Amino acid sequence: MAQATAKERPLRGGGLREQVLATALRLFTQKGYFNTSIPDIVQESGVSTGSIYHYFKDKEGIAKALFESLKKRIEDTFAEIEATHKTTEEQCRAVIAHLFQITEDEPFAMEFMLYAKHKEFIPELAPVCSSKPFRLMRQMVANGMIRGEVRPMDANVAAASVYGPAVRLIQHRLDGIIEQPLMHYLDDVWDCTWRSVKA
Amino acid sequence: MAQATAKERPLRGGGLREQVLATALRLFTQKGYFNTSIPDIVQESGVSTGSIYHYFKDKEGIAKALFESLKKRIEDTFAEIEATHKTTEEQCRAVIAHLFQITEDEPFAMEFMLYAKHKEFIPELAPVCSSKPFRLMRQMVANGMIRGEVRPMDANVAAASVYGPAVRLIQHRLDGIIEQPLMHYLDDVWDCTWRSVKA
DNA sequence: CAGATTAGAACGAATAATCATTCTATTCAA
DNA sequence: TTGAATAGAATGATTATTCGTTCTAATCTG
Repeated sequence: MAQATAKERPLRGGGLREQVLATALRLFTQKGYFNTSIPDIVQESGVSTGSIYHYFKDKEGIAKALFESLKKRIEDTFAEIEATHKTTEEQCRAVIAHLFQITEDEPFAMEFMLYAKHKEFIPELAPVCSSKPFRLMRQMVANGMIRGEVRPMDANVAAASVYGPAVRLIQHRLDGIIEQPLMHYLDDVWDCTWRSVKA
Repeated sequence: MAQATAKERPLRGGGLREQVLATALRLFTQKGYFNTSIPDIVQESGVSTGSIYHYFKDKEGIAKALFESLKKRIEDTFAEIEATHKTTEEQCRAVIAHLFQITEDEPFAMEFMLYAKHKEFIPELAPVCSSKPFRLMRQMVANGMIRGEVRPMDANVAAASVYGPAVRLIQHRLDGIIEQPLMHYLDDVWDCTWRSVKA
């Protein structure tokens, strides 16, 4: 019963927390973390200073919450991709397709995850590249080598060859250098990529 | 006459300016631009506040000077590479070799050029990727396609395929994920890369 | 050549503005 | 009524920048 009401409770803290996160994500990527002041977030989100500090320990706490939530989403999707695709080729291609998708649907999220210099405002954080989703990506390639789908070579070179081109396209797309939606390039870039590493 | 003496004059402004630039480059990349205060630079460089503002308009001016000087060096080298290598394959490979070299010799410089979010502290700057050196890199690949060295394909995909893997390795090296000096991987990564785009 | 003159290099204490955070007061829901 | 949620004004620390001064060395002058 208590559970039921607790669940039902519209959580008067309504959307305020989410509101702040959404606004912060946008401002952090548009202007940068350090160029975004709490007053900025207050103004653009319509949430008061007091409320912000009610939901988050401090400014860094907002960034941490964003990072962790985005990381978790990607982690989960990658795990599912690994489970639902048999071959390394399919897995890696699906990962890239998914990254392309996020880039188009939520460019702020992608930019924040891939290109924000997190260390600068979340000191205790390890570099993104050594976070779980990225480790998973590299692991997929390594497994491909074990199975014989991928030519034998240094693991670093293999991972860079598989994901490097796609990541580069994502960056160019976020920078506005590329006009077309990324999906438009998926087949071509994957063709190139796979030629470079296939056994 | 007056000119002669003017030219001879040893420019009394000793090495202070260079001193500041070197210190700033290190601090900007180690701690980030916004986590580096002028007092920090004063302390670590041994140059006084007044002198810093004598040589640079403001904090942003230091960053601009760094950026322009590093950009120019890379530009010049790339132009020379283009002039001294005939085939696209040789040109692109030489560019990557040079980027690897800089990464090993001056990691701060490379990190500042490739990964600093310049827009955040030099607002009027276009994204690095659209700066001259990067345009030159893409041009080389495009020319390769015209000459028939590179398979016909979208120019964005071709450029990403050629430079993406190398850039990825550089990032991993700067992040400390890769132990070996980059030169160690040059042959392998170029082998992969060229397979992916050669005609 | 000795002494005066000057330009600009170097300095660092003082300033002024910004901004994260805290505090106090008010509202709302149960 | 009580405790959580919301609000926004007040605070205090940080920090980029300015300013007045001192120092140095090159140039001029007589």
